Amino acid sequence: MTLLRTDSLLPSVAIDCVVFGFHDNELKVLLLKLKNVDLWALPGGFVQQQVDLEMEAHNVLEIRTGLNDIFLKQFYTFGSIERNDPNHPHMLVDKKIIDRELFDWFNQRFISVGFYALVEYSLVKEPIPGPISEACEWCSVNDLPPLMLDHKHILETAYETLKKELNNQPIGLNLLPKRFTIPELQSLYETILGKKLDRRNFRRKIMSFDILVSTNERRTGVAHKAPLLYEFDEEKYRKANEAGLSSGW
Amino acid sequence: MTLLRTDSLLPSVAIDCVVFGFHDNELKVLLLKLKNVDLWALPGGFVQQQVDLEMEAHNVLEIRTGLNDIFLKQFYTFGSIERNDPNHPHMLVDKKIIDRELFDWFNQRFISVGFYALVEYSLVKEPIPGPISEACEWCSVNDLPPLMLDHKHILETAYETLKKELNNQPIGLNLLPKRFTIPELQSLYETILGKKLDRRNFRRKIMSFDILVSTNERRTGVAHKAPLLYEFDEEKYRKANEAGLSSGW
DNA sequence: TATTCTTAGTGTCATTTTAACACTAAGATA
DNA sequence: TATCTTAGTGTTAAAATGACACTAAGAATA
Repeated sequence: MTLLRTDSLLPSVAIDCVVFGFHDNELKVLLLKLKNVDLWALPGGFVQQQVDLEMEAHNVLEIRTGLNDIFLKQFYTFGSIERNDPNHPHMLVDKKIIDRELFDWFNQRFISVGFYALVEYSLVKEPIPGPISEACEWCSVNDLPPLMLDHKHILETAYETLKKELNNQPIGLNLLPKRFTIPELQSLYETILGKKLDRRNFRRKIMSFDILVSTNERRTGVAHKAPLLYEFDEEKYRKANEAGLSSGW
Repeated sequence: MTLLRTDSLLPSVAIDCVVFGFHDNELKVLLLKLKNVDLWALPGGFVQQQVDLEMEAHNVLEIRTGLNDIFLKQFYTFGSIERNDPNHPHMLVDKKIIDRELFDWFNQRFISVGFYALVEYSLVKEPIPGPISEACEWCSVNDLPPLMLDHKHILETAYETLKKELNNQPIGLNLLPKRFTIPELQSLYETILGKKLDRRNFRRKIMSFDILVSTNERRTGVAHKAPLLYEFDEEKYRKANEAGLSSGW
């Protein structure tokens, strides 16, 4: 059972992380399955009195994914009254998800600062369940299990933010492996935007930003012409994002 | 002196509001001058246990400007450790800005949820100073007085957000009076973006969005050709903002 | 009353960007 | 060797953009 030193925590403040990954042409999110109930949750946590908000979000991710140096961005703070279901902490105790001693801590009103993270799917070997959860899995954003409290709302807000920031954040860089093909990059864009793009126009546009560097190797083992592998020129990508890439995809 | 019922407040959580107005071709912000020191602050406050975060931000604004139904948007939550200067609460007591009894409340670590607001300058008759401040004034964002704690950083972050959201938020609608001329709207855009725009191209572009309705009246009393007054078609403006107006100004 | 000053308002044209679309290339498999 | 599938390239018409010059109409002033 968790050892939560609640006296060193900042009251009223929680963190929730929406961790995105890209796999099999699907956008996935990392979710925790609570013990003893059919209910899932976003990875999250609380804030130590002495620790930066951003730093705590990084800590959550490191614990769940084993990765540090993850791309992470705050997107919204959820502070409505209704998000605090008075039955929720009782349920947590009844189902033995948390210790009874923690009831008072969980019975507070919390506002939650939402972060979204972008991780390279393949680098997360095995997501790590925590003390309150029995599983930690990648779920498709289009096929979500039942989520606790307002976590569905938080997740959807994160997804909307992701769509909006596609031209201003290094989303390709952080979701794809170091080397990737242009069709793979296009597929990522199509998945996030939820629509098909013209292959030829996509290639022309993405190339015009001058952010890709061709390796001279190809993705082999595919049953058709082997596509070239590219990498991002990280410095140019960063600059292009500041200015904003395309306006309309 | 303030009657702050601190026992009904949510600990650790504060609100700061960056209230923008447009006047004399300048972008202005509403600032409070603290008593007895040459230090200014953003209007802000705390969160009642029973009240939504957003609602509290609206309350702050109503108290300072006398206006309700103000456009308000959350933009970032400031949660770094360094923002809590341990000397600050002492200063507040020493300078008799707050009662000594409030020391403990102000001596907490706070995270602060930042909101920006857009108000029509002329509707704010006389900004209303609060219990801790002796004045409440519009200041040009380009000529700011010394600000307490990290309020300068908060203000700059709000301003950056405003620039970014110019094509996705009803910024003209909320900063200008109901009726305005196209050159006035252009001036607002130029001020926010910090650069000059071509008159003819601006007019063509803004008209192409089909969000302006011509009244058949003109702004008279100007020492040149009297420009036509327009209003926003609020419904069309809202829809156009969802899709995003221009990409590049 | 005529002239001047200043900004409003309209139009054009060359260039760039976008969208729609058709063909050839190359690797794997049958 | 033929076939299947996706990679990769080029063209063209339409739309959007940027640069620019002229006329219109109020107020001030000579």
